[in-house]
Amino acid sequence: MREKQALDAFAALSQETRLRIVRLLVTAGPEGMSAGAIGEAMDGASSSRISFHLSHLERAGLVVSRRDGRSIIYSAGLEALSDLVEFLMRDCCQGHPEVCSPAMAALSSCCKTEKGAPRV
Amino acid sequence: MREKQALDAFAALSQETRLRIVRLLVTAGPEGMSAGAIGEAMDGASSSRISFHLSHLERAGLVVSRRDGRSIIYSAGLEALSDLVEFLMRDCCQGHPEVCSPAMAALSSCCKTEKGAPRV
DNA sequence: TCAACAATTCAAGAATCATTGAGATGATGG
DNA sequence: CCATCATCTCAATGATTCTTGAATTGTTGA
Repeated sequence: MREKQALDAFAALSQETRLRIVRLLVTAGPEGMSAGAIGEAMDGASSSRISFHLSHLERAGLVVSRRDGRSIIYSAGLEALSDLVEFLMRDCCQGHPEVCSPAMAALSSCCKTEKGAPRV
Repeated sequence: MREKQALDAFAALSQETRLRIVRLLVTAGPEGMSAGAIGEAMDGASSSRISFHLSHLERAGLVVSRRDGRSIIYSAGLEALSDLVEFLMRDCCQGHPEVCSPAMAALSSCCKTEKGAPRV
């Protein structure tokens, strides 16, 4: 991941509404949610406000969209999120064990296959 | 890691100069670098400009400082970086294999805990 | 076709952030 | 004590970002 992409992703995630949207869409899974439903979940934020934040997130690749009838459905851009994690661990922190080991240990309980080894 | 901390960390890392400072300090290791040396490395940025960004980073925990004579020495806040990686993988992405597995796979080559030094 | 709906786009204003330059603070050596 | 060095703090300015409300685009069902 290039530095510019990482900067865009960090900027996108540094805004409370946008971070909440990403977390909501990760929860929603591949089916995603319509812009209207997302706005509803964000304390009934105005449509233009939600649209502003969604386009910001989409520019950074953190969400992806598709049209379904009148609605536009957004879902989490898992690849960009994965790229960002990788950037943080490898490019930014150079794989320092102090950074990566605790994170990987914390994840071993929620991101693994049957046998306990992280699936690769 | 609470959401507020994560927002602060994302905001801190979303600025080019600050991201470059963090990467520089990760490279510098535990000895760290003086504010002056950091400014020198940032295309000779002014002292007040560097001070502004360093204090922003320190507020987010991404760098830590200590005084050494006339100089103030900054080094990377690895714990905050680790917390941020963990937040991204667990709280934000809920340990989704699509996010975590590629990142962990990419890291398996550079984040060993035993004999070899971490390879980058 | 047309009314209604879902979402986007646009312009204006408020709020926040980054840079600059001047001045203040704190440490050191003579 | 004083001159100097390293850094920080402050106020002003310019730049960017966020929110709001109105107007616009695109889609559907009657």
